[in-house]
Amino acid sequence: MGITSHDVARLAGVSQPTVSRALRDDPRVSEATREKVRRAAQALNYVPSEAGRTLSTRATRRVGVIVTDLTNPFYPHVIAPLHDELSGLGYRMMLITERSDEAVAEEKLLDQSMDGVVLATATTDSRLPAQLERRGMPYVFLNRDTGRAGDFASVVDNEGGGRLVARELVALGHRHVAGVFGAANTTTGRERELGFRLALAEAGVGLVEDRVVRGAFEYDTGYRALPALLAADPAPTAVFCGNDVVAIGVLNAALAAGVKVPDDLTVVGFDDLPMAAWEVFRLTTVRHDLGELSRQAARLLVRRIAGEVDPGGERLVLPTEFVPRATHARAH
Amino acid sequence: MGITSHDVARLAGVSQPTVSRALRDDPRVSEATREKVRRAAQALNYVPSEAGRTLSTRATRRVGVIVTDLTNPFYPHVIAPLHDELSGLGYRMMLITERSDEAVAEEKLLDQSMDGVVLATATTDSRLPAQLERRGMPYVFLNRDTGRAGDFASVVDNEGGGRLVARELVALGHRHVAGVFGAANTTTGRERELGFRLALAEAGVGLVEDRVVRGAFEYDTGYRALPALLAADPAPTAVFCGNDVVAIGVLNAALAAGVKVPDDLTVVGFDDLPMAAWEVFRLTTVRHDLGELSRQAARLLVRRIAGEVDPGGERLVLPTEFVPRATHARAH
DNA sequence: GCTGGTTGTGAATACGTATGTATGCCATGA
DNA sequence: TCATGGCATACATACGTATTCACAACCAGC
Repeated sequence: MGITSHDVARLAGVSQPTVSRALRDDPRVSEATREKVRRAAQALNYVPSEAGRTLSTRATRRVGVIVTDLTNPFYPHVIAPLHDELSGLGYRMMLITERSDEAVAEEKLLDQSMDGVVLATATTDSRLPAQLERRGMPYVFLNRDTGRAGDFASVVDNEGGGRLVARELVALGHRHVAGVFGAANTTTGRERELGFRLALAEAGVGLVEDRVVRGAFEYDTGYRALPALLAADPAPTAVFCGNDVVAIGVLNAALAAGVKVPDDLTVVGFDDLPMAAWEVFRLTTVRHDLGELSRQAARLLVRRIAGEVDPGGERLVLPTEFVPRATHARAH
Repeated sequence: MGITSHDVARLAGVSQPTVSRALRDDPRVSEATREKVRRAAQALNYVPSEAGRTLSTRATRRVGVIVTDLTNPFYPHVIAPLHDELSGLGYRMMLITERSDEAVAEEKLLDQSMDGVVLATATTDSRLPAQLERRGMPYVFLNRDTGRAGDFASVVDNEGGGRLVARELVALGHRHVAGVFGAANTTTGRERELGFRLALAEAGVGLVEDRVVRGAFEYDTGYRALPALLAADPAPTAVFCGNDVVAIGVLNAALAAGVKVPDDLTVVGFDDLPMAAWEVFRLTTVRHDLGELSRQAARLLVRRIAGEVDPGGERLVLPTEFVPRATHARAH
């Protein structure tokens, strides 16, 4: 069934090691032999077994990517550029969705079946990074990190983004603002909230707890949060959402509840997913380069695998930009 | 760095094969020895190297999944259940996005680095299945297939779904209908169009070429198609879209163009993605069980890998159901 | 005390590639 | 003519696991 380098060697009249070297363009093999080997390999339709190669080189050229819920529209926009960048760097992608099942994930990660891991779902209380560290498995954080020093991470200036939004809302005259923030055990959730709060406070605007909701970065979080926020007294005139997916949940809930956006309520998201620009949403949001965020993470991981990296950690931070569209307006 | 079964053997005072057997619950090893080995493995934090295992067993417990554009909202809803089902069956998922680059894909697929492949992007003119066949690599089609006999495929009753839509539109009095169908080299595109046309014809309703657009199953296809369709004379009162993503493109274009849905135009999709139910769309569409479609493909592939399968091919077809929401109305 | 069957374990080996080291060959220069 | 050195290739082996086969130890039965 399987053609091996031995078969090629026999046909080409050389030894197996020569086949190995010839096909990988080792300069020590002469041009004539190389050509002979190439032809034999071609004739037999030989493809080197990556299992053999892996065992011999102790490198799999494979990288694991851990996400939670793939059907969340955010992740595909991370996974796609990540896949392509890794592919360009000669690595393949194993997709792993980490449910509560951390034990299983660990088992899968620690069997040397990949050279490194991209963690796109880190929570500040996750034990996984420590496990990886102990086993010497290279990993980087993507989008979220643990917030601790020494991390290798590709992230966004979340705090800055939160500030941008607060300043815009204040400039528009909003004094009663609300937030549907991400989970408190994620850095993305915390930092966006922090930046938002700090800049509000600088302008003398408060953010009271009954106008704050926290939850997973999901559609439903936004959809279900709206009624609670509207029940606050006085009701908020603007709401900053933890990300675009949450904001889209809020927009849909607003439509269902007959709340006019932006006349009755200003809604602002974060991420600027392509979907945010759709005509039905025209969502005002905070942009960052999600593709670059991912590619950067891929390159950082590959550098870490190769060991060409600052042992004290590297944290690559992408800037944010306010994107005004049609879901914000002056306070009424 | 890496702990091997030899290390465990040494600590437990047994031979390496005994470790291998004990940890995999081979009945030939005594309970006492098994326990001793387990303890040693635990103490050393031993995890079997999957590279060694792969080389020895010639099975990788890995499956490749080929998609085109991950950022298309359709794919995550396939990949997520596929991942989970495969995971439950003891397989891991390698994600591969196949650009025009077929050669690269082949190379990656044929190096024995996975036990089987799920093809979610088959076109009727793809050479890949033949390549896989020649190398004896098990594969199944998911959602799309080649339309040839002997395939292993998990698909939807596309023709039936197309018929459902045609009958509903006819019943609503639509006589000038349009279609934004999928690409002609996909079975999903062809079969939905076919069913739609056949049932229209049975009702004596024609579908003229200037009210037909074909293109990739993407947002932009729908978004860009609308102006062309509206230019037809007489303009259509209803449009059937190749899938929900296309329909959502049409809905957004309608909003931009000031076309009222469903008063001016009925729009119908296909797939019933969660997004279709969003308040901003309330898309009338054709439902099938996308999760089951994927899980079924996973099980079929695993059976094919195990060889427990009808050599003449197996084609699992899921039924469709019309889902009336808010984007259809009587013809004016 | 021998045979024959079980049961549990170890020795040897296969899997396919890559690599460190040795070997053979040839040209060069004295 | 022979030593030297560079070049191309072969030999041996490592990588970590699973498996085949052989072999002990043990027991039952005669």
